[in-house]
Amino acid sequence: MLRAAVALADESGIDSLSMRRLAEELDVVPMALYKHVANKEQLLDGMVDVVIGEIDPPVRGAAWKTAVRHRILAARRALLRHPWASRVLESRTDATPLVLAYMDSMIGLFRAGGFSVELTHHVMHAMGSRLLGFTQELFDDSRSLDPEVRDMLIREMGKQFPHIVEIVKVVYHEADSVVGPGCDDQAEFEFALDLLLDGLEALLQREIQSPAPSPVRGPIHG
Amino acid sequence: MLRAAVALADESGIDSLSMRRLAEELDVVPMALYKHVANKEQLLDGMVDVVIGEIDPPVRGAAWKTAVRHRILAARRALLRHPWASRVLESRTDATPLVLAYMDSMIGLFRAGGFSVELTHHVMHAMGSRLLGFTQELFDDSRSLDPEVRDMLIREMGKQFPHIVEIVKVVYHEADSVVGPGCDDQAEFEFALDLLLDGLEALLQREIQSPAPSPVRGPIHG
DNA sequence: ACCTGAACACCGTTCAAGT
DNA sequence: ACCTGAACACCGTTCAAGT
Repeated sequence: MLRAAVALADESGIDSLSMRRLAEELDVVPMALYKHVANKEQLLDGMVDVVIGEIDPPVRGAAWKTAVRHRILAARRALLRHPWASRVLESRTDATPLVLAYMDSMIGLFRAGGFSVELTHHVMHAMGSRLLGFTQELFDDSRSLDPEVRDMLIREMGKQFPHIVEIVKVVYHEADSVVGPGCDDQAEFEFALDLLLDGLEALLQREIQSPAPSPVRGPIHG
Repeated sequence: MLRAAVALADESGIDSLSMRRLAEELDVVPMALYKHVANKEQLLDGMVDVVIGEIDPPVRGAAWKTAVRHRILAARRALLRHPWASRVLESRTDATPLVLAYMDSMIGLFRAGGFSVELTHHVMHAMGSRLLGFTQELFDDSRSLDPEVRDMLIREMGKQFPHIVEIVKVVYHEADSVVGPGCDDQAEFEFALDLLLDGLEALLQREIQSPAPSPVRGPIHG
């Protein structure tokens, strides 16, 4: 039944996943689903667990930075297989045991790398959903625009939003001649991930050199 | 009407905001709302614009880092006044002109600071929703737990999730004796923000010293 | 005791009937 | 032409009636 729900969401989108529609898919009366699941929230929790269960285990014997990086990219691969997963994950109010176990293992990687408990706590907040391989993008510029539409947009918006247009121009011009789509999401994700990991590495060095400073202040303004 | 919608969401939560309920609040028949708005999505767009409109303008004459930091914290203040705003923002598929204007002005701050168009593009992706003052937290540890419940959790989960428990122990122990709640969200946000801004500063230095390198690679793995 | 159809309390939105 | 009540096509979930 969880598999059917995941398959339905994969194929028809998460908006199509209603209890009634899922029941129909399983050739079952709607109320029959409530034998397996208390309510829809619990169904979504179960679906999240399916995705989390697909994340490759951490590589062993690697330095913390490599281990963290690989695990996060593994999580991202799992999430990308199920386009609805990040949205559903965001909507969860309580973590399932499986999600907690994933978090626990990620924390373990940092602790093993020498991060203090306090610093690791801040790190978990700073990484946020990136620990699971996704980020909140505010505007989706990854879809490749029809060149005609794009040129029209550039002409229309040039006066109002010159800086946006400047970026669109350059990024899409590159895209035309090099890769297909307008913007490489994976590269952008890794760019931000490495930026953060490098920052964390610097923090770790500082912590090792002068242990237990003010635990709540940031890297510079502390 | 937008003000009524914002007020209703502020007071009763975004889940209580239905077209029918809003109409009731305005002593109007439900269908009357469709004179002002084509559908509910457009209503939500309008509500987002109300919040964006509350963001203080950028400080003038400051260095890029200070200017960006202040503007983001201003956005955060606006968002915190409307607890539903971040969730609604996430759900928008197309940015409104006001959101585009905000983004354009943020891009402008980086460009004025000396960032190239390409680097600024990556920066916008790396910052993501943080540009508007919010982040996806995966588990909410900010609410202060009842000490009894907390101790029970620690005892129950200790075997399964030792690393999580270790953090909870330390963070909540500090919280008992120093501040009220278990975890200072604002401090965590600023920690991550400063971590990123410091990272961007380093990238900017590298770019200035050796201009126009591979535009898509990250700080270390390029 | 278990299963399930109908019903309840909602949605957003269409549409035709009324003015 | 404008307004609006009823209706449509859905929800998740309750509950009582059937076996």
